[in-house]
Amino acid sequence: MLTGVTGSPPLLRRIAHLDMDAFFASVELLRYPQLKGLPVVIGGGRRREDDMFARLREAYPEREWTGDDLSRIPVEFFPRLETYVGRGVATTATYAARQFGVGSAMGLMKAAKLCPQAILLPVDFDEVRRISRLFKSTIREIAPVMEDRGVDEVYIDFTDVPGGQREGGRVLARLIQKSIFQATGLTCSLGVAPNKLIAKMASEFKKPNGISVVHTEDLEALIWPLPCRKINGVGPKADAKLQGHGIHTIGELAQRERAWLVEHFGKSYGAWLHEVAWGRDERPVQTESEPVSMSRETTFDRDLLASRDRTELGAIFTRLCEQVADDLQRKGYVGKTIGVKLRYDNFQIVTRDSTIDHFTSDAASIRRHAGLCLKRVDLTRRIRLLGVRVGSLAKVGEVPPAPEPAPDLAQLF
DNA sequence: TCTGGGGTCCTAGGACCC
DNA sequence: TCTGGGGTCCTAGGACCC
Repeated sequence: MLTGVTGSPPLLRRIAHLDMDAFFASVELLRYPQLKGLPVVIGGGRRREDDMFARLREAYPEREWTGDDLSRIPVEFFPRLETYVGRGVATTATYAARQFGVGSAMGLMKAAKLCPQAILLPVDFDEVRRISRLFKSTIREIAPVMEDRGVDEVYIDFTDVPGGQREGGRVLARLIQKSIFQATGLTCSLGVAPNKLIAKMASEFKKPNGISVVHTEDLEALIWPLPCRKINGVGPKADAKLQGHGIHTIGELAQRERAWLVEHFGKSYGAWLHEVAWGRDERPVQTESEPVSMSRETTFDRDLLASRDRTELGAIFTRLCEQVADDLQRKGYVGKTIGVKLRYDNFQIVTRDSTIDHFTSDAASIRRHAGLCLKRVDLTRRIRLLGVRVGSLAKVGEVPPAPEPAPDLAQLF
């Protein structure tokens, strides 16, 4: 590092992970402040977006229900979970709803059993995206090296930002937190650490509206006591396997020999487990990335049978193809691997795909090739979900040249 | 009355080429 | 008469994340 010239101390790598607090619920509460403190469940893709307004128009026919009135809708006119029928899951739930045992990713049917009086709101994706863009642009104005990790999360590289080293990054974290609150009215939590791995864990330490700063020397005290499941990349399967070996905490993981981990978890994953247990992670904060695939899928209201529900299935299939094609075209991509995904009633997933000799974003072409894929799966079973995917993407205008045509064997003989 | 939708990355076997 | 490996692409499934 070029520190000799000025004599200043070397810059420490300072990476922040920022997580918006209860993002989906908070976005709803911005629009409906009268719901504060009430049990609210957000989610359920199947609820028609205008259900609520249909009810309101019925109740107050003399009034026009437009955007301005949203914050004054009487609480009794919000739809309740008990009236809901469908196969959705909860995206999130407010604290008042959590007290009844309702949590994110829970089926709404189960949630309705636990807390039937809870208010159900569909996710307002347009509003979520708007606030998401707003908080990210606020961050970029302060610290430009930002990695998008979805709608409510980012990594930020503080290392070279003026003031990014003060108090280990706490000063800059506070500034970002305050700026986001001013711009959106929402709170967030940050973790600042030497790398993404630890920053991600640290952002969970003080929620909501918290800041945690972790240094390399804090590994043993702050990271090792945590359960392995807290590692971003250790999911339910790996965790169960680790537990089976008597490894529950990251500290216990760190005590295992690398060779032992490699033997039991594979060359790549085992070595990675060893690295992360010792807090090592050199991944850079990535400011851009290209999509690899685009897909659309839908779970039916009831399981469908190809023999019995041919027309319905065909219409849904066509619509999925059109949606993927539209997504590709809107974003300026073409792809050459086209595939389908099915989930049977027993939750088994099967996929089939095929790579064609040219790039496309045409709905009819996607439908044709996806249709051929569909012929390669068992269509006598009950189907719960159908999806269409296009992969091997290229940007329109940057399509790689077609490969040399294969020699025609028939002409050689 | 179980279990959404949109992604990424990895593995592993087979085809095919050199 | 028989045997290599390395490399890439393709496909299917699975773990994991938000």
